[in-house]
This record gives sequence, C-alpha cells and structure tokens, in this order.
Amino acid sequence: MGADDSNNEQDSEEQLLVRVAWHYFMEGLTQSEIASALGTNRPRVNRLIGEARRSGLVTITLNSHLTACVELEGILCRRFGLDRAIIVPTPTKKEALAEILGGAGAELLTQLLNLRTPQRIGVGWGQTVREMVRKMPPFRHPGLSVSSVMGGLTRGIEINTFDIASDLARRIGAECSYFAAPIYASSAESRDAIMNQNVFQEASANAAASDVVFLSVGDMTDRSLMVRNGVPRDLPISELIEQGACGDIMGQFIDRQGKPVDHPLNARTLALPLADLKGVKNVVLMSGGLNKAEVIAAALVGKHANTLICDEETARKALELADEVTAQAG
Amino acid sequence: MGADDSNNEQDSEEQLLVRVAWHYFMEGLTQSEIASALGTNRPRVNRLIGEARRSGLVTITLNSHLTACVELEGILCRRFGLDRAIIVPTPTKKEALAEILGGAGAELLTQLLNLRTPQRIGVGWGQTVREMVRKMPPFRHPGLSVSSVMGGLTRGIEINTFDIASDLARRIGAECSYFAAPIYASSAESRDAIMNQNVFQEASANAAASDVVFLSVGDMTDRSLMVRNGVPRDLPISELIEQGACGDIMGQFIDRQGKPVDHPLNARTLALPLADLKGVKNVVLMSGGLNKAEVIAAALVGKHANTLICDEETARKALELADEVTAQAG
DNA sequence: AAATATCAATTACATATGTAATCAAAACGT
DNA sequence: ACGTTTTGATTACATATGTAATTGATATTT
Repeated sequence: MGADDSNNEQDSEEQLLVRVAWHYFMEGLTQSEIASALGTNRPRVNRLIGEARRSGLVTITLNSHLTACVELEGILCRRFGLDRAIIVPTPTKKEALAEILGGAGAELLTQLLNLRTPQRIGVGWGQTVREMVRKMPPFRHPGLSVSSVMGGLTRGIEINTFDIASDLARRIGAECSYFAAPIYASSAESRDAIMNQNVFQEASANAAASDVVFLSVGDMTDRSLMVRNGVPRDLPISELIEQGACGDIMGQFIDRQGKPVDHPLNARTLALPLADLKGVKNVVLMSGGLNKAEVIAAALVGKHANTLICDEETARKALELADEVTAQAG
Repeated sequence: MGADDSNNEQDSEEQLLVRVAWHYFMEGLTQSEIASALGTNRPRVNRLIGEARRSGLVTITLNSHLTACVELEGILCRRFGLDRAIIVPTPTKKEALAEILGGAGAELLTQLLNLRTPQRIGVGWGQTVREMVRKMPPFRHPGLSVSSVMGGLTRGIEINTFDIASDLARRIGAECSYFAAPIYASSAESRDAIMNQNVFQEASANAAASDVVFLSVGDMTDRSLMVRNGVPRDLPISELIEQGACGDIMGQFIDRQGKPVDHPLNARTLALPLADLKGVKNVVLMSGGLNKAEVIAAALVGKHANTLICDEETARKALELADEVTAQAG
C-alpha cells in the first residue's frame, strides 16, 4: 500500500507536469490561465514549465538542415573567441561556395552599414571578397571610405585588389584608397623604401584605421591564386612550406599557430602588417573549402579575426585541426 | 541566375528563421538579445518565432504516456460542454481503476475545499465514490456539510450510501444528512408518501442545495452493484433494457440520450431527482471501465455532469458512442 | 518625375513572465 | 506540547513579450 501511495503521488505529480506542459506548449495558454484552471498559483506553474523542459518531458526540435550550422556557429565563437560566426551549409556544387560566402559577407556588411558604425572599410583580396563586392546592393551613405589592405598582383588579371576596392567604393559611394604597388617588393629593403613614401604611408594608415576589414586566406596548393599568381615565380613554394607555412593572410604566410613564418618573402610584402591588423576592431575572415581548413584554423588560432564566414564542412575540419595544433602546443 | 538569386533569398530567410529559433528555443536568449545579435528589431524576432512554430520548423513534443490523456480532456470538455475533465491512463490491472479514479476525485475535492467555495457536498454511491472518500486527507474546515443524494441499499452490505456520506463527513469535520430509506420504494405512491415526510423533504432539499455532487453511474450488466443489489429481485433487468435503459444515475435509469426511461421503477426512486441535479452547479461524474462507456456517454449527452473523472480507454469509447447517438438523433 | 501604394522598421504600451522575498503551514525532533 | 526546520503559497517587482499604431523608406504607377 505504501509503495502504491508513493506511486500515485509521483503519478499525480507527473500528471500535473504534463497538464501544465500541454496547456502551455500545445494550447498556448498563459501561465495564469493554467494556474487557475489547475487550481494552483502562477509561480508554481512557472517552475513546472521550467522543470518540464529541463527534465526532457518537453522536447523541442528544430527541423532544418541549417540547424547544425547555427549550432556550429556557437561552438566556433566559444572556441576561438569570435564575436560572430556565419556558417552556411556546404554546397554540393563546390564552385558555388565563393558566391554563397560572398553573399553572406555582403549581408553582413549591409547590416553593419545600416548601423552607421563603420565609416572606414578595409578589403583584402580573393574570389570570396570579389563575390561579396559583386553582391553589395548599391546605396550610398555619406562619409564612407574604402581602402585596400594590400598591394596588387602583377600577373594574372582575374581578380585585382584595386578593382575590388574601387568597385566596392563605387557601389556604396565611398572614398577609395589603395596600395598602388605590387604585393611583393623585390627585397625587404625595397619594400621599406616603398613604404616610406608618403602615398604608401597614407594607404597603410588608412588600412590600419579601418573600422572593419573583410579578407580571405589562401592555402599552399595550386588552387590558391596567391600561390599561382602572387608569389614571385623564382621562389619555390616548397621553401615557404619548409618554414611551416600553411597559407597566407594578405600575402603574409603564417604557420599553424597563425604566426608569420620566418621567410624573407614576408618582409617583402606590401600590405597591412598582421600586427596592425590586430588593432582593427572587426576583422571578417571569409573563406571556405576543405583545402583552406588548415589556414583558416591557423588564422583563428592566431586570433587574426573576430568574425568568420565559412561553410559547415570546412569549419568543422578547421575546428578539428585547431584542436590538434593546440594539443601539440599546450 | 535569377533562380539562384531567389534561392539565396529564401535560404537566407530560412537561415534567419533557424538562427532565431535556435537562439530562442535552444540557447534561451531573450528576443532582444537575438534581435541585436542578428541585427534586427525585436518585433521581427517575435514574429519569426511565431512563424517558426507555425511553419513546423520548431517541433515541440511532450514525452509522456499522460500526454494523450490531457489532450483527450480538452476534447471531452469541448464535446460535452464540460467545465473540467480528468482523464487517467487506463491501468493494466482493471481492479485498480476505482482506486485511481477515487484518488483523482479526492484530489479534486481537496482542491475545491481549499478554495473554500463549496460548503455543501453531495455524494452518490459506488465503489469509485467509496474510494474517493477513503483517499480524502483528514482535515477540517468549519461550516461544511455532506449529504447523501440517494437512499440506501437493503441487500448487499459491501458499500452503503450512509457509510460513504458519514465517512466523508467525519474526515472533513462536516455535518451529515442522508436519505434514511431504501433506494426503491415498493411503489410510486409509497415513494411520494415517504418523500412527503419532513425528514425526507429536508434530506432532499439538502442534496439539491449542494454546491458540488460526486457521483458514479452504473451499467446494466451483472458487474453493476445497483443491478445486483439495488433493483428489486422481482423486477427483471430485461424490462428496463427494453425501455432503452443503458444504466443508472443515482438509481434512476436513463436511455442513450441521458433521459430517464419510461419505467415504473424510476418513479419509485428515493433519490435526488435528475431534474434537481441539473440545478447543482458542479456535478462530478466519476466512473470508468469499458462496461460503463455507454452509460457515461448517455450521462454526458444528457448533460447531467459538468465534470468527468474517467480512464482514457473508456472516455474514448464514450466519445465514440456519443457520436453514434447524436448522429442518429440529429 | 510626382504621387500613391506597399512594405518593413520603429515606437509605444498593456500584458505575461521569471525570480526573489515574505509569509503561513506542516512536519519533525526535542 | 513546544519550538525548530522545512516546505510550499503568496506577494511583489523588474524584465520580457505580444501587438497595435506610427513612421519612414522603397517600389509602382500615372
């Protein structure tokens, strides 16, 4: 009898829980309505609703392939101390990825511009950034400026840093400034000489003063435009790889910790230095594709960005690689 | 390209929806937090949450065998115009049903008593009512009264209407009054003569003045205590069945519409008349078991109760039977 | 190009919600 | 039987929510 009684007690407790949950989640009654219908007080109903959710009596499921992305965004933010992550489902057609990521970037920039906060926008280089600019809806806010954060390429005309910056500037009615020079000088000394010129001082200052910078990273394979058309022909990529390079940010090659590798090429780069990039409040890293997972991981571990725009598959891989790196280092 | 663009539009719309839903339902952020995190306004987030629920993006499920009961309660209330329905899962051990329903009744009565509203409580007869009384926690509120709403049985001592009423009265410290007579008089004339006596006038008035009445119904099978021990031995049950009786409320036999059947026995009943029962604000019908489904349906169709305490299986069957009855009648 | 229509963002407000503090009752031990 | 501890109900209040009205921006039509 005693056991029976306690069972009844529990049963009626669960009954109450189910009743409350039903009325609240299924019928949409207010907590007060439920309380008076069930002959209790509202605070209790409130507690019971919480209990119902915590105990798993109530299960809430999101029914979309996008759910996993949103969850991943949270994980990435926590793992890399990001302020924001935008993860899109990896498309079946890989060639559509740049366009998708670019669209996401354009949306973000539009959002930021509507808040009127960023006045100076820095742009890097790459297919994804190019696509972002293409997708920017044309509108004008007064007082905006766009600056390229890196020098241009001398070979291969597919995408040019000057074009990207000036196109964006035209679309949003902004002032525009570039590094009017090739990305790599012939030597470290040459670089310093160029940078000491007034126009470059100014370009560099403009870039460093950006409120937000949108940039991509490049990997070390032949798929990278930087590897194919940026790095001087007489410099074998293997040299960089031997120094631990796993990719570049603004033409500056970094290792798996995100630190610039010890190679002369880095000293020849005409671009916003990585150290100065850290002074920029918002750095949006927009890159995707499994081949870039390692550089993305490196850039994030090195805390070169506070915002990531990426595809799901690559982001997961990057998380994995980053864990390996920190496990070795730590 | 056009198709691609529109896909992107939809995609980003769904992305927003999923993002909002995720933050709200999974991470428990407030709508304002979500709005600012996603760069929109709160009203939009609010709308999106509604959309997410309506569109089926968010699925909320209650994970309990009791869920079906609570849903059924709502259906029963709407179908029969009940103020309240308490449906418990049908137990595997049928013999436990009366105890379970009794417990539910006791809980309800306790609840009502705590509200201090009902001062006069009427009780019928039956195993379920007996169990309810047994389960009542002993406590006292001043000014309560209990009255039996029907006469007693002369054969079979298992459960007595007097005992039920007086036991309940004792437990809650109430005054008590009965119909101190057998449930059936020898004739209609005899019944009228008895009822004209002062004590019975008083008992009847007490019963009719109840704030709440707890009663059960009986079916026409041998399982019914009323059939076995209440109906005079010289009266074949078949006579009542021929008149369309499908069971009794307080010894008064009703047809499938819930109307008293045209049989002399009904005129011999010493109990609160069904017409007077309709004057009682709260009539709690507590009965269960598949054999009683038909009477329960009849009683509900006849609107003799505003509260039902029943088991799931029986309640479903009663719903079904009631639909048949009203389909024929309408 | 001007005027209108349409849509979404902002504001505003009444209501609902979550939570802490107070209060009453019951259970427990002394 | 009295006081203590624990439990749950009530109150109170700051915050969050749902919704309607207003405003402003964009698109459409004449």
